[in-house]
Order: sequence, then C-alpha cells, then structure tokens
Amino acid sequence: MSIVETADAEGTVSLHQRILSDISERIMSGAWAPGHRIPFEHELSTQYNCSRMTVNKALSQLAKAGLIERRRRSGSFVRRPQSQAAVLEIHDIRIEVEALGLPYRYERVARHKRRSSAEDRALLEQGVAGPVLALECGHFAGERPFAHEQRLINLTAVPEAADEEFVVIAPGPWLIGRVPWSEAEHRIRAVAADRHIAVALDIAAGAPCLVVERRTWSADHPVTHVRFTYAAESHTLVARFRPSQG
Amino acid sequence: MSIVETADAEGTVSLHQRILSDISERIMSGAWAPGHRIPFEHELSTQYNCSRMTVNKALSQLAKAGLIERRRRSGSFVRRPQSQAAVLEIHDIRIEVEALGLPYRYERVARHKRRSSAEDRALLEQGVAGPVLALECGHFAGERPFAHEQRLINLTAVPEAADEEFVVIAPGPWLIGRVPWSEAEHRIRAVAADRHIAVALDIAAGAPCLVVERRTWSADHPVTHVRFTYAAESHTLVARFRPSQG
DNA sequence: TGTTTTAATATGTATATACATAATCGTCAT
DNA sequence: ATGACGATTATGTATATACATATTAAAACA
Repeated sequence: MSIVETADAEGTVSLHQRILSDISERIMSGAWAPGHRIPFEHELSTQYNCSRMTVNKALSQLAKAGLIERRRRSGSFVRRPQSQAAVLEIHDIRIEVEALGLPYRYERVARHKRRSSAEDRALLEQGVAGPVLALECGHFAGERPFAHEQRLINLTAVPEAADEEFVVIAPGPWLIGRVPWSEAEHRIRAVAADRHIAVALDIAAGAPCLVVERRTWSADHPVTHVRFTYAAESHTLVARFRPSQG
Repeated sequence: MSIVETADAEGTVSLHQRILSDISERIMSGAWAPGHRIPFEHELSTQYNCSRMTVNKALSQLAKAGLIERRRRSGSFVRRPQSQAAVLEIHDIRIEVEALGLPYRYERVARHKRRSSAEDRALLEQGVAGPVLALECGHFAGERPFAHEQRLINLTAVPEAADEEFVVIAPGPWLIGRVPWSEAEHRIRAVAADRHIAVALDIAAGAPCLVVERRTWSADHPVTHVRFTYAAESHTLVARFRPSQG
C-alpha cells in the first residue's frame, strides 16, 4: 500500500492529501534526494495558500511513513531508504484456490486433544504445560492436494476450540474473527518432503516444498501454531513492496 | 510495528497518542469485539476533557491503520481482521550473514552486457528491447555458499551500471541509494536445484531451495530483476505480523 | 578567546470554530 | 405501504490561534 491514497473518480482529494502526494512524488522520483531539506511548513502553507495545520498534517504523515525526518528548528529532511520491507498478504487458502478457478475442498485428517508436550510448548512458545488441540488437515484444489496443515491450538487461550470437531470448518477461518490477535510471526522456508508430507501432498519423498509457519499471540498469550506445507509447483507467495516504513 | 508509539522514559505521551493506545488496547484485548461501536468523538472528547479535534486525530489514525471503520452519521466500529498482512524485512545478504557470526564473501561469477532477449523482457516486464546487464554472483558465509544471485539490470534506466564491473561491490548495495525505487514485487517459492544451481550452492541436484525473486520499478520504469536462490538449510525468511492495514 | 545566556525559529500539540458531506430518521403526502 | 423530502447527526476537512519544546544562532560576559 502506498501512503498516497488513490483519488476517487472525480479526482477530489483533500488538500493535505495533495500536499502529501506532491512531496512523496518528488521524493520517489529522486527529484528530492535523501538529505534534501524540504520547504518549511510556513513556506508550504504560503505555496498552497493554506494554514500551517494543513501542511503539518501532511508532513506528520510523511514522517510517520518514514519518508522524511523532522528536526525542530532545522526543518524536514528526506530520509534515505532504510530497511526494505515488503508486505506479504496472507490469504485464506480457500480464497487462493478459488482464485485459481478450482473447486476447493477441505478435509480434517486427524484431531487429538492432549496435554502439551515439550515439543508442543516449543512450537507455541508456551511457558507451562496445558491442554492443546493438535489438528492435521488437507486442503485440495480440485482433485489435487494443495496444502497440508499441521496445527496446534492452545486450549488455555481458546477453550471453545475443544468443543469443535473441525470437520466442516477449517481451523483458520474458525479462529479468525473469534480470537483477536495482537501479534504473529511467520517463518518461510523450503524443505524436502518427508514420507508423511509426500503421501499427504501426493508428491515424491524428497521433493521441494514451501513451508509457511505462523505463530499467533493474543495479548501475550500464545494462541496457535500452524505449519502449511505446499508442493513446490503449486504455490508462490507474492509480496508487494513498501518503500519507506521507519 | 505497532501503531501505538512507545512512550519515552518519563512516560510523557501526547493526549491523542494516549487516546489512540487506550482504544487500540481495548480492541486488541478483545474487550471491544469486531462490530462494536466505539464512543462518538464528542463522547470521547468529554471523557478525556479535550477538544473533538484531538479525538479526531486519534480515531483517524486508528481508521488508517485499519483497526476501526468510520461511518458518517453512524459512528466508528471495530473492524474484523481482514486481509492478514505480514511485513517481510528484506535485509542485505551481507548483514544477514554477518548476523550469523560468519565472515561474508562476495564473488562476481559472470557479467554480460547484451540487448534484452524476449526472456529478459519478460523478467523485467520491459516493453521494448534495450541494453541490459546480466550478472551472476555468489554470496558466501564462511567457506559455504549462502546464496546465488542472478540479476538483470535495465541499462536504459540505469546507464551508469554499464561502467561498473561489480567485482568488488555487489549489485544490490550498488543500486540501493543510487536508484530511487518506487515500487517492487517479490515472489517467493520452493524449487528443486537444477544442475547449475547445485554446483553454485554445492548441494545435490534436486535438493530443495528457497527462491526469492524481486522486480523493481522506479517511476514506472523497470530497473532490475533479481533472483536469489538459497539452499534449504541455510535460510528462513522471518516476517513480523501486522494486524490491520486497510 | 572561550563560555554562558538569551533570543530566534521550526516543529509539536491542542483549542475553538466553521462549514462540508454522507447517512439515517421521521414526517408527510401519495 | 411506499416514496420523497427535509431535519438531524457524526464524521471530514480546514482555519486561526496559542503555547510548549527542542535546537540553533547570536549576543553578552568572563
């Protein structure tokens, strides 16, 4: 997402939006190089014939987006690109499959309720042992396996999950909207399919797979750990770029 | 990144920051569930004993962050988490290697200047044929290959690159800071190593690899296409979670 | 000359005010 | 009932103003 909002059909944008996009344009195009001092608020308010507050609103947003740095008494300066960040959109698998024009099918393979093992606790980053729900699910695109899901749900954080069989609804959509998440972490890597995954995805053992692991917290309590395994041919993650972001 | 700024040592935060974090806290904790109508601006301005403008500043930021949705005449409502977006930090490979405590070494394997082929144009999403620079580079962690880089640079967009040998400096760091980028796209997938990659990374042919491809534009002109290939064991991409983001 | 004090300046935050805009509600006529 | 229409209401944007705060430049002083 760009910090510049797209104008609507009539092209009516607010003044501070226009100031923001004008300046952002000049920075992006390189016309104002990193280190360059952009005009003072009072200069811009004269240029645009508006109040300083309006200019301030635009510049504050640019500063928050990391495009400029503001220093009292000195002015505002174009920042040099720092950490490059890309936004990964994490879609629902059903949506992904249907976007391919293929019929989606979900299947619960296994479901076990147990007291968390040391391994479970490591995956969940859970402090003390407690009840967990371990799920294994298949996601299909047409007849072909699309992704294999291995999930742990912390029943201390989400006790209602104990009453759910997850035969009809997949745990992902079930959790979303029910549990407010505050933080999560993704790990993405390539692995060779082990025997178990090879059978589940109907590929050769040792074939390359993309693994996306996600750990979710809600208010400092671990909620779930999920590992999606995709056969190499079936999946590419796409990330849009975000300039800036301080 | 949280939209709630961290307070400084004395705990002095501006009032609109406090309002923002109070509300954000209640949403994150689930106290205010999705669909809940949060108090009107005039109610909050009474509660906090401040002007409506101050409340508006906080709520506007929450809306932009995607935590709430604002509807005229109706009020502001907690949004249910929509598209989940994760921020991928794209680091410099040198930094990544050095973070592992290993000595970093860069090596230019090949460099060809040529008129762009149909394949080149497809990778760059370049309209018409023009001069391109094709580079192949190795990145090493200690003695082991860490990543293999295959890059195309559009010499129409970056003519100075034609004079650079890229023996000492890697093309990534060279381009960064020199070319202001405005947009990019990443594709991440797992592949089996072909003969060429297997030799370059010193792994078996067919072994799983993580491929990160990046295409960069600057002011609508394609600048570069790069493909990094990592041996499966050597690399995991980590993404932090961003709740919201409309 | 070197140090301290003071003034000037740009940004940061907050206020009261004004009017625009979109959506909803109630009323009234059909 | 149903539709038109005006009143109401919450948000959206912008203004002029005020004072706080950080930082730098200039002036005063030892």
